Amino acid sequence: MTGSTKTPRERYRQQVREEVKEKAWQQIAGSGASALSLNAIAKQMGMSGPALYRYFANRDELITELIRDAYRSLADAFLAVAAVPGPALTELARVLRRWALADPHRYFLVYGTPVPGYHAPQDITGIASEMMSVLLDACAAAAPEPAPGADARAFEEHLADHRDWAEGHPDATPAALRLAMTFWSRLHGTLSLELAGHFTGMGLDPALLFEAEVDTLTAR
Amino acid sequence: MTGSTKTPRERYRQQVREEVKEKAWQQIAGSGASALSLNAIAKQMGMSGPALYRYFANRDELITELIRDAYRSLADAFLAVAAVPGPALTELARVLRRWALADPHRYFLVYGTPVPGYHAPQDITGIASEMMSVLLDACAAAAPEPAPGADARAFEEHLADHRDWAEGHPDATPAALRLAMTFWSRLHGTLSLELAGHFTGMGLDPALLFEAEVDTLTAR
DNA sequence: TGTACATCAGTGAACGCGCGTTCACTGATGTAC
DNA sequence: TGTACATCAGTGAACGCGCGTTCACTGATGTAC
Repeated sequence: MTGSTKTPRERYRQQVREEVKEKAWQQIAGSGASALSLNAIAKQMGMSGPALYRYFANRDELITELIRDAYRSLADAFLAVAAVPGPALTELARVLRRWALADPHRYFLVYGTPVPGYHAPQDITGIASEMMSVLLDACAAAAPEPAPGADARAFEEHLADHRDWAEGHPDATPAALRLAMTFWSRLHGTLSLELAGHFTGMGLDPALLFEAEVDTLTAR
Repeated sequence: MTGSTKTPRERYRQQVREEVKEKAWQQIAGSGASALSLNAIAKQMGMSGPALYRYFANRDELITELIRDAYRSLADAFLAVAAVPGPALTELARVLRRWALADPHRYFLVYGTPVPGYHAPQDITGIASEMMSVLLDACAAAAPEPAPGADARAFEEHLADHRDWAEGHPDATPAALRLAMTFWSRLHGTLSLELAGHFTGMGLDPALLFEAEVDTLTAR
């Protein structure tokens, strides 16, 4: 916090940028990310459309910023869990679910239908690997046994040879690598079905499915 | 096939409708479902925009039709599996993955980010429960054991009391109900992450993760 | 087989709309002497 | 403390665009006698 003395103008700029993003999220909540309109945001803020170009180069830059913030908020929540000692895997699962339910549109911006032609800038994939790193630590600490099934074992062997994504974790066992991927994949399975509304009308509680899945991941 | 003698005009109408949908899919593949434009489709077919209103009441009706066709194609693939005797669960998994990979945009139209404000007409949810019914039969045939973990067991008990979605299957055991939900949720977890590109750049083969998950579901 | 009429596919003009983005500008805020 | 200048937020007009949708119409195809 030393070199970050902000002039009033810089402070103001940042304030307006935040307000723009806030209105952008509201708009996404109402009509989806693809309908996001700079002009509509400006009008909602009582400004003229072109004024926003003082704060964002164009529409794409705004969307990228929203995606970056979304990743960042989840990564920060994960890092906060990692900062506390003790068994972390269950806690990571809860944090993930809480984050997803807190703002489904934010969830879908990150894990939903990809925007055709959009490629996330590299710093965003960096944030994603921060999360993976936290998850891998928790999986390694859980010291999982090798999987029983033949195909599951084959996957572990595959992971032992393909660990690019686990760069900072050369000591993670194949079983730990598999646990991380399974954790990620299973929990996103229940969450994406739940948030997309595929359980509504079925008369069951998605929270219990989620807990059950966490159970199978952390058991033993 | 008795009363369905088609006049040439009816045949032609249906042909054009099919071509419109075909171009619609191409357009979705290129720029996403929300960018789907009747005018652009018409132009691509060498027709004027208003001409399409002979075939679809409006844009929404076209999209609904696409979604219905998507559901129908998956349900038909499931029913084809059910028509063959023998253990079906692994085969259903393979069919699901093949269907998803065959056209990722079709997958996302059904299981991706929901369109805000859009509600599927009732006949579509009917198709969805056709699939669930096939899945439940396969799960019942697998005769799964009750789950080991406490939360997993709690979920089974919950399902025993909340079986609205399993209406036609009053004899399905709680373990079978749980297997169906787990199957559905886990496989969609790997598929949605894979198709959204979250595994690209990680250097692992999503097919092996999928097989491993199928393994854990059908084992024992 | 031929004529009269009804049906229906497709056109082109038009409406109103909102979009992203540029540009030249006004007026307020901050900076330098 | 006061003046001269530079910076920068925001405006309003304008550009070109494509959208969904309606409407009155032409011309081809099918139907009835």
